[in-house]
Amino acid sequence: MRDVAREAGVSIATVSRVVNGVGPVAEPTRRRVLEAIRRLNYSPNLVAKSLVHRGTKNLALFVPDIMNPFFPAIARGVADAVASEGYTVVLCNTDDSTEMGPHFERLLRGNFVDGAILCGTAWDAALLSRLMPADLPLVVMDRRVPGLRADSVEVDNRLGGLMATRHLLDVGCRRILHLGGPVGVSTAEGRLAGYLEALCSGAADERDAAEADSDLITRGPFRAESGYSRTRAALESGLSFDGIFAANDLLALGALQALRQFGRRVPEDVAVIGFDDIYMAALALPPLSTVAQPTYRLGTIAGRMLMARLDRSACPAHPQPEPKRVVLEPSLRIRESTRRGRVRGSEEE
Amino acid sequence: MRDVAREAGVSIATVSRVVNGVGPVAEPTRRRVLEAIRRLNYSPNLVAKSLVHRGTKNLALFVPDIMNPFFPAIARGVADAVASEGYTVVLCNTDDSTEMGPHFERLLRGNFVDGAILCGTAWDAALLSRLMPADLPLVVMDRRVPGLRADSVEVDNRLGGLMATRHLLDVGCRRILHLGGPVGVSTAEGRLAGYLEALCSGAADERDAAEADSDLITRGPFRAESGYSRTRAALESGLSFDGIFAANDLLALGALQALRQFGRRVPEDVAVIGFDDIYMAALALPPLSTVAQPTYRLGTIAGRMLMARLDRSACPAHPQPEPKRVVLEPSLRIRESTRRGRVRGSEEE
DNA sequence: TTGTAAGCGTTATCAA
DNA sequence: TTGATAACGCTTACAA
Repeated sequence: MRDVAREAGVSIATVSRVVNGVGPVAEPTRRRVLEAIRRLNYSPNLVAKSLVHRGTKNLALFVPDIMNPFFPAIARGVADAVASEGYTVVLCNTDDSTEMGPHFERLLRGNFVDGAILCGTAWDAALLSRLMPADLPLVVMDRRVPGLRADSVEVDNRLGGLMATRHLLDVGCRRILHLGGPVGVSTAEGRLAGYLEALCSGAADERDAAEADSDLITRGPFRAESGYSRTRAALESGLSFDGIFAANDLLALGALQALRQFGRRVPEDVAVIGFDDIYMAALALPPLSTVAQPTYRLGTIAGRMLMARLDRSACPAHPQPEPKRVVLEPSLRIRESTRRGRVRGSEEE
Repeated sequence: MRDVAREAGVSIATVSRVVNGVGPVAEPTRRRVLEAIRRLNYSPNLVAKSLVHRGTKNLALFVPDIMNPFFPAIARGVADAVASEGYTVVLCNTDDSTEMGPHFERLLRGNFVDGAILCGTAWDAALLSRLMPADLPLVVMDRRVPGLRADSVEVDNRLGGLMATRHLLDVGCRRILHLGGPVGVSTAEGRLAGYLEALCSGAADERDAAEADSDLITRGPFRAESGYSRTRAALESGLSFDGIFAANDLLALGALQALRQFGRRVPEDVAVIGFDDIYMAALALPPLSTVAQPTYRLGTIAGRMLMARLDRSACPAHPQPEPKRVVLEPSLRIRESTRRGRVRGSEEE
């Protein structure tokens, strides 16, 4: 910048003014400066700038598993929502670890980002407050962090679990294996709750003896291998079941694989439904029924919430309002993995 | 920091010394400072620090399509390779756009990152030099950028294409549809070259009349939908083929879907092979044969190359050595989508 | 319309 | 062993 100033025969203040387009500057000088900038191929050092402004215009999006296409899909929503305000979002994969590594802590504590979106992570409020400055604008998505004062967006997971399980009951399943997510992760718990609710309320009415058997419930990581190995174990142990509700699509995809290896036909012998509606679900064989999350909207809403917080924390007075909480509705996406017998409810795809 | 200094009754210089653990500082003062830091919940502003050190210890990894699990898998390799040197890597999804958006340009030009890895992107050297400072340490992976002086790692794509196509010929295919990647993307071009080479050399020897027909070659984005729609179009147009070599696994997955909809059996009617070996390949039905890339190694090598550049650009004298170029060998991973008739070559899974 | 100078939160050099 | 103080590259009153 000094070089540019010298080259153009002006002061660095003037250079700053033309770079930012603020303040009065005579057209001829502006030209000279612009020309000098071009010649020297100068570009402003934004980290210095952010030191002055206390703001980098960078945001971090933390996801637990970048290999699960659900999260990248959310990232797009976030990026689009914040782009108009000039924010850049960088993706940080925590690999499901509660530590999130010393590396990403650096980004937060070290002021490299102005705010963060925590997505599908299993942190609790206490841990979180150790990891990041208390005043860092935050939004939590696809996850509830009890005791944390922060905005949040998520889908109604209990409702989703209910819809999925009811659907399986509707197509005639009586013993439904549940491939659950990790214990203590709110999305997994919500989906399980919906599953149990469907079975209990179902047992009462016309449906004959749909069973809620604790042998039918397994918990584990949200990964395809886990779905595969848990289904395989169930099959090998001789457990009988005619439906599977997987707590996410990756688990369901793994289940499909195991069922096939054991010669079980889907949906004839076992109907399978997942959760999320990642693009792979439609590509599976048979195409996978699933509870679709409004992925892109989740992202945009989270992005906008963060923008709102950021605006407010920029204000002199800090009348930080109560944390907002928005809950979106999931929707059934019925495909061939459950297409058999009497189906009622929405048909799509 | 000033507050900490006051609280501990020392100068900010002393605080800095204890924070960084450099320079002599009496044990009692050290304690006092540490205590003050704890009480005030202070954490150093790393952007200020990076202003004086000219280095943020952040790296950017640009990927063209975060929804393709191949790239996230690479990210892990990179992150592991650079973690020991204290670097954090942030993921930037360019969505295949040549522009990479004004947002990521900010990261590079604005000194938010010390270096970058460009992965699978379709930029050329001229464009690149417009987008980033000329002296930014760079490594290019899974892609050749002609005219760019930068280290690079990639797999031998021509060889991979050759292996895939030869394998299809070996299992008896005679008319092989090629679902190619985008025109002008070096990986796509390499794989196509291998395909053509296999067909040409094949025609000469014992194989009867394997045909290299330009109708059998299609090009397009590296996406599942593209594989689906191109295969569907081929099927609808009545084109005859008994094998498909897809330039990546996503394309192959889409192809599988289309084949199934048209009642073509895999591998009996059409054998299918992909490229990359993303984890979804093994989960497909039937499990997808593919040309496996050493994904993790690609990542670690790229990471280490960048570390080496960074070390060197820190040196006073800048005897920047010639760019290194490493080419890894792919390997055939044969699964059921091509399992038929006489197979020769490596069998894995 | 332009320049001077004080700061942004650090580190590093030099004296004390 | 510690404390002033000058950078780092930029913005922004305030003066000129």
